[in-house]
Amino acid sequence: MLLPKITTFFNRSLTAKQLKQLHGFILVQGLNHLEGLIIRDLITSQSDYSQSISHYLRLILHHSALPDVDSATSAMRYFCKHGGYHEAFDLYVGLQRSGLSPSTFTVASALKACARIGDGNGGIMIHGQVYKYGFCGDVYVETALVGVYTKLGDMETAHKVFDEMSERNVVSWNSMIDGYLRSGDFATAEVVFSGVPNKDVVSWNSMVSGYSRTGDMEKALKLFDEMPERNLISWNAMISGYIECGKLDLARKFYDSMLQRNTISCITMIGGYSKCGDIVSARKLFSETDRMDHLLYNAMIACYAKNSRPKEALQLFDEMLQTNVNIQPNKMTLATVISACSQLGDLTFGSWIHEHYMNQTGITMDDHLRTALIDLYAKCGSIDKAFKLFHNLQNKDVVAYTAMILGCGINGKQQIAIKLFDEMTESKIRPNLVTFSGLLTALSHVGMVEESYHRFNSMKRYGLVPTPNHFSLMVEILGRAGRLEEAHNLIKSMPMEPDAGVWGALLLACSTHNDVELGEIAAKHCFELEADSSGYGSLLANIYSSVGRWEDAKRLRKSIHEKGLVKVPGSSWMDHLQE
DNA sequence: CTAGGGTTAG
Repeated sequence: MLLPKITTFFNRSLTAKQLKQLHGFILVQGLNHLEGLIIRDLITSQSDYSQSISHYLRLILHHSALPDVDSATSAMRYFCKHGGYHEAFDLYVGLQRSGLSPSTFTVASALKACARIGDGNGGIMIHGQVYKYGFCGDVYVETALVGVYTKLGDMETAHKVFDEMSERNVVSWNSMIDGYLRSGDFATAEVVFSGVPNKDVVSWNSMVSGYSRTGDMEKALKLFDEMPERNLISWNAMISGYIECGKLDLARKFYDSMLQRNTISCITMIGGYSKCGDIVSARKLFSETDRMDHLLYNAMIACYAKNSRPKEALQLFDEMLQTNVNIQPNKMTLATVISACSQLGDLTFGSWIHEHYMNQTGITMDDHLRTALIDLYAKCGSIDKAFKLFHNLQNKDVVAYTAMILGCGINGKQQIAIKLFDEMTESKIRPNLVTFSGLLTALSHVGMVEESYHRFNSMKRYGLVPTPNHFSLMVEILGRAGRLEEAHNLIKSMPMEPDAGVWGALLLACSTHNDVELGEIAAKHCFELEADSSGYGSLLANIYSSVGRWEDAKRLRKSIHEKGLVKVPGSSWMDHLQE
């Protein structure tokens, strides 16, 4: 007779905490079949999305028998809404296993989850079940199916499903437009767009952002002006389009002329400033914002981290946790903060986040975070920890491999670095410019000149054009082996202007091999390219000393000293040398 | 219930 009493508690908008207590009680009483009601209430409760609810939902779903179909469907929709597409899909699979028949809502949610994950197999499987359950005539289900295929880029099948629909709504049309735009078929997208019976603001927005993504701002602007109705998304699409093609001032003009903005308008703008290194404007915008949230903090912290200002990044992270601010970080925050730690070589703080903070806050690990940690541990010498994390990756992508290759390189495991590189290319993951920087850095620590040449030359095969950084690594490798003339020739063969890094590498090599003639040439270029750095002068002075040219060394050191006191504009150190 | 915007790791 306990049962009716308990059920009266439900549907009364209990708080998450109260529901939690109720759940405990139910379990103690052995009334597990009521768990579904708890889930439903958790979902429909007025409380905002919070990590505790989501965490709690996961617990219920993983530890107990599945509830009824409607509750499971509600949970799936809840997960979809908050990005838990994998959970939603798992739930669907669980539903299937326990022999429960899904409703059209269930199937539509599951399809949405597949579309967002990009799970083609899952989508096709459910497509089959749509026929089995006789859901073919349902607009929502069929629209969701179109969504699966457009997101996969399979416009042929999408078109087929769309064609066979007995009834279409504006969402079905919009999905098709979006699909064509994403596959780069603007002509067909235009045709479909003009054929939509009742265009809504989404149809227009899809077109605008389709063009703005590719940087065709003329077309985007034309559509934007023609739109009968605009919303925040239309404006934000214009802002990000202008940022994409480097027109920060125009982006800002749009931003300023918005009557109301949201967080995304602001973080788009901050991201734009971040990309072009304008930390000051980014910070100004950030500080002027009145409604703070974790996205804004993430954007600003990322701006600092990306622009080599790890200290400021950590400071802002600290500010975010202060009780008067009290904004909860998420995975992205932590990934960025860990990257700042590894720039600073701060293993203590970084591993504290890994070992304690994540447990405290219930933030779970993902591959982005793992990769950031791999980089941190590897750069701080804990290569074993890095390896452990590397093996735990769900899927190893080019970024993870690059971090590991570089990590092996700086920890004296060059052979493993090469092995990892080959393993990566064999599994059809394409290396990029950063990967080669990592590999060449690894090789520069040992005298493997031929191996380095081989790898350097192989860049072409991947369609990669070496940057000055790659050349300077090669110069360093040749220089270490004492092949200075060869290094000099490589520099002369560069298709672009060598930078100070390249000449600096040669100068350093000359100083270890006491080569005056080439050293002077290298130093001359360094002075021209980076007149305010005194390090080059010291290197050349060392070369002079090593061959007994004490007078030259003395004169050079003196002028370095003077330069530290009085800055002479336009004066090259070579002028002093050639006196 | 379906569609549309931004941010994270080398």
